[in-house]
Amino acid sequence: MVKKQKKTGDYNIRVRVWVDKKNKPFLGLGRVILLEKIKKHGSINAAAKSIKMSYRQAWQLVKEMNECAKQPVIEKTIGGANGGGTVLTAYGEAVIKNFYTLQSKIQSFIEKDCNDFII
Amino acid sequence: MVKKQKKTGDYNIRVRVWVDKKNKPFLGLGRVILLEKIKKHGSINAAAKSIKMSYRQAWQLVKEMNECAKQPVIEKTIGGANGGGTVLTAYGEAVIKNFYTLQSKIQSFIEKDCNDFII
DNA sequence: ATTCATTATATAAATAAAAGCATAACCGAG
DNA sequence: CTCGGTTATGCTTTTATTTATATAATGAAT
Repeated sequence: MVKKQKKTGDYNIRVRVWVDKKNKPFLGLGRVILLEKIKKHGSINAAAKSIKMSYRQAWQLVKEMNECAKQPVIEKTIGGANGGGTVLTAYGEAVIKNFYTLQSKIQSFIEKDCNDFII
Repeated sequence: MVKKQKKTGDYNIRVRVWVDKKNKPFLGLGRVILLEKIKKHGSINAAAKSIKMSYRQAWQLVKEMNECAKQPVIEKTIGGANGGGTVLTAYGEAVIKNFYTLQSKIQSFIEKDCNDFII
């Protein structure tokens, strides 16, 4: 959940990034990983299990994400052959990519320009 | 405890910074504020009350900080005229300053170079 | 010597957060 | 039309975190 940064002497800088929409949490590393697992497993249920998260929490997180996003990040179907499932939308895919880009940018900056934290 | 960042469309980027020593948390915004309150009030007790934190937690935090720091960030005295107290060292003062400098640097970078988070 | 407000610390209580459970609706396949 | 596995959601239980309480030690001032 938390990325390590370049060492500065004996210390190392750690940073955590979120994207909010109107003060409501939209994206964080945990949520992004959940989206990735949904893509991989095809259901909220299986995704939650794969990261030892309760289904309820996973379901609430995707609900919040969908509420914040301009377009749905996932699409769900209830019932049917395998009971239903959830797939990541192309928009959701873009969201993941952009989040990682943002995070990498910040991390790179810290590694490059914040190694003068000597105390 | 959490700093707001420049808006990028309807979204805003939020970041939280910590400094660790050998994977142990050393500094975060909460701890820095606690140090500032200790400086202001002259005791862990009064500092904790001023930010509605339990004395126990405040005491543990300064203990951890002192354990991580190369030099003590505070100096305590037990007993005496007013029962004792705690003062911030010059080193602790430098620690506060450096933390804020680090945080500002990261925030400025985000405001300047991360406003392309459009999704 | 007594007092007083502090540090120091263990233990208990209270709060908050997460997980678990139960139940209903859904719908393609057999 | 029943079955299976999923989403959806309220309610309960458990777990984790934080705070509160209690007690001891300290030492300058009275």
